[in-house]
Amino acid sequence: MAAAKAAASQDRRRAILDAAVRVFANRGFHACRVSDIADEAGVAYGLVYHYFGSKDSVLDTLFLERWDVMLAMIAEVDATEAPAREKLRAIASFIVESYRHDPDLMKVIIVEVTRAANSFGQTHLARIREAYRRIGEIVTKAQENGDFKSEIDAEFAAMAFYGAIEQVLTGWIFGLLPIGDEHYERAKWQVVETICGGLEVGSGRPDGVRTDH
Amino acid sequence: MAAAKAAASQDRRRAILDAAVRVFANRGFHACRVSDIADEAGVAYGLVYHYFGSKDSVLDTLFLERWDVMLAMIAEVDATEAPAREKLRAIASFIVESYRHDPDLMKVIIVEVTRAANSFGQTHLARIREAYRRIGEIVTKAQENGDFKSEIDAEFAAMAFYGAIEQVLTGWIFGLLPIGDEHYERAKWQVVETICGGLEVGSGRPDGVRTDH
Amino acid sequence: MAAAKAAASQDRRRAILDAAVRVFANRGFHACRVSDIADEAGVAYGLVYHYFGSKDSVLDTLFLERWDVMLAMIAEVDATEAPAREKLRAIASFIVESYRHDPDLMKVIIVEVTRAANSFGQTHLARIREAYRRIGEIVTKAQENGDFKSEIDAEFAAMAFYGAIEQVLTGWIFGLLPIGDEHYERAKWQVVETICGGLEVGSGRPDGVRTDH
Amino acid sequence: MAAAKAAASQDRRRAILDAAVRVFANRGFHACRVSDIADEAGVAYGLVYHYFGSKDSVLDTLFLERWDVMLAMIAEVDATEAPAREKLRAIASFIVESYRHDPDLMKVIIVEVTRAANSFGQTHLARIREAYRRIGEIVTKAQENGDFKSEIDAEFAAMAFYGAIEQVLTGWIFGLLPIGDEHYERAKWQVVETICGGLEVGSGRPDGVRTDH
DNA sequence: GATGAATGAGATTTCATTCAT
DNA sequence: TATGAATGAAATCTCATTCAT
Repeated sequence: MAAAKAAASQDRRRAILDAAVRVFANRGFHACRVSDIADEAGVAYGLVYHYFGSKDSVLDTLFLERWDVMLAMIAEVDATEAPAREKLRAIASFIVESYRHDPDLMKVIIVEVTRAANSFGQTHLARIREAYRRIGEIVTKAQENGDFKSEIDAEFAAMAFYGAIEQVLTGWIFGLLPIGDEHYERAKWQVVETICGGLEVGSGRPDGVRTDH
Repeated sequence: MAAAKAAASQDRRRAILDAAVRVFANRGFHACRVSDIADEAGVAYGLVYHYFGSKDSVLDTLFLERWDVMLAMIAEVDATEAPAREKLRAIASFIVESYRHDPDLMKVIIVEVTRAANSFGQTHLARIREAYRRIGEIVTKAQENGDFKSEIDAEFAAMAFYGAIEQVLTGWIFGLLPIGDEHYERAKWQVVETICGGLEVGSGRPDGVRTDH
Repeated sequence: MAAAKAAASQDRRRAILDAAVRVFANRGFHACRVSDIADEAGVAYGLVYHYFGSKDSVLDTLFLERWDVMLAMIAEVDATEAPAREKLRAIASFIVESYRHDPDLMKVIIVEVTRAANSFGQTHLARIREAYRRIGEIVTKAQENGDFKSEIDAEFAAMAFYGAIEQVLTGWIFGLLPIGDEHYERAKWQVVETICGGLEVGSGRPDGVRTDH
Repeated sequence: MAAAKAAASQDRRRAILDAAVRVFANRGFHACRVSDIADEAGVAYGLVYHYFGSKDSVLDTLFLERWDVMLAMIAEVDATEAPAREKLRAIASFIVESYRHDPDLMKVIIVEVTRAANSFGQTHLARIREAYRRIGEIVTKAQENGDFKSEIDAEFAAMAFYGAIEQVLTGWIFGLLPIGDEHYERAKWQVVETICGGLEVGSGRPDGVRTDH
């Protein structure tokens, strides 16, 4: 009885979160009203406030749910003995799969959180940075064992890697890059090929001459 | 007389735009009010509406002013006979210099426009895409003349390249990457080394075997 | 069995009332929520609606419980043959003792009911007036038997008497007058001395001349 | 021009305050909406927020405007050489005249502020206390020069005096005491006669025996 | 050109009350 | 009796925009 009740309650909560993803993705966080979320979820206005203290809190929840899964995945990948290229491929793959599985959610996270320097991005800065930091560590280890060249700062490499992926997702979101399973698969490979190719020993200008001055 | 008057008028208009950059950067477009812009500019806030039709229009103006300069720069670069690596280096250099020169403006463009899939990003989609398209063309030409390998889609490469730069700027904006002239110079070189390194013929896994399945 | 059950039920009801006194006193009737009462009482907040029809009804109950005790006391006092000064002393004493015994409850009654001209004060006007009327009667009788001078309207005297006491309680509530048993005792005497002193024959300006015109 | 504009602006502000008095008095502060004030004043909703930051601020303004006039009056009265009875008569007279002149305003102050221990009363506690303190000083001086007996604490006397008046006003507000110029005049005299009579040397029980134990 | 008072639609949020279990 | 999830009307407050001067 009580268990069934609690389950039903969680269903409602979940329904609100799922509805929020859709309306945030379709209209944007600022442009949509709490009533839009409620309507989309098929629940009364106040129930959103029953489960979440505020509109902000709904987005916070969505972000943290997903981001924490990603952090766990990165940590797990990093703990293996695989080569850096494999680790980064796993991360790129995870993010692309996340998009394939729920493009609206990833759109919301990218558009409303990770780049929102004055609002949610700031709120979740520590969590966001954690992802970059772990990717940077993968690069550092690869530099230490000689797989990656040391001329590129590891933290820079981490940003470039993550930025490249996020921009590809942005391309899909904006309709600037072709979508579909085939393209998603190809993207996983291309991002690793593009970035790791540039990071690995042996790439770059044969003479190693810097040309920026 | 009349000329002086017109010049004074333009000064006011400019003062409003400059003030808008500061308040948009500091508080975010949504979080600031038109009166904040006016206060920052030291004018009555009706004047904002005299020069610009709306709050949106102020941001539109800021974005277009800068983006068009960048498009012109890319077109100019593309028209030269320099190798792709040099062209991309020039573009990366221009964007980094833009940030060095006016970090607030670049922050506003990145945070409020290029990723705002439901508002300004959508409005200016054609202009934004134009930049990616031109970068993609540089890659295509390099693939045609054998400098870049053809396995990577040119449009994908363009997104990865631009995304890497934008993410580095995001790192500076969020305080996640060290700032300063030295770092800006180094970033220009690193982004080219990282991305072009991966795009150029000869990089990547020697056997060319895809490892994603 | 049934009796024990009924007693437990009454305990719950009582617990809600007692909790309501505390939260009404601490935060004010309007500022507190029904759930605050329930939390304070340690019950689910649907139970408040089981025992009382509404939030208003809880306050109504608290007021009436206490006010009716006071009315009974006044009636009893008035039925005696004691001199007016003694009767009024008994009333003042009762009110002060009520405060000493449960300052929160008296705070609620004074702050939320007796001066609330547009809400509870209006609802309970007849009950409130009854107290003033009875005090007025005590004065009238004293005037008839020559103890009190007739120049002061009895109904006016009743208001002044009650108002003086209520203001002293207000002083304690606001922390404007020193509290403690000693002060409570002293207040009983002082209020009678002050008001009765002015009402009794022989006080006032020797010449009896009114000086207000 | 500018002066006329400023004057018109002040008129609007005044109209809002006057309207607020009427709606606060008729429906109570909590029960009325900001739109009620705006409607009553014949202005747009937002103008209330243009002149006053919040609904609370409107009431604050009303209270302070009037209370500060009273404080100034009390200070002025206290500075004279008149006997205490005359000083207190002046104060009582001022308060009664305030009620005669604008009963709604006095109703609002008494009902919504001076007894609101958890909201406005607390906010304005220092200002409210200042009035009691000054009245207490008048009593103290009278005790020092032998006009008033010293057995009654001056601060107690101040509360009793003010409470008696406020209760009389409450009587008018609730319709419990007869209203009209004649009654107002009579009240001024009666309150002084009642309270001062009890405070003056020579009143009280001939034997001076306390009867409270 | 310049000002800022005035407008009012619309947003978030609160919370008394209901009701199925 | 007892629970607390669910409801939704209603309140405050914001702020882009207009417009008379």
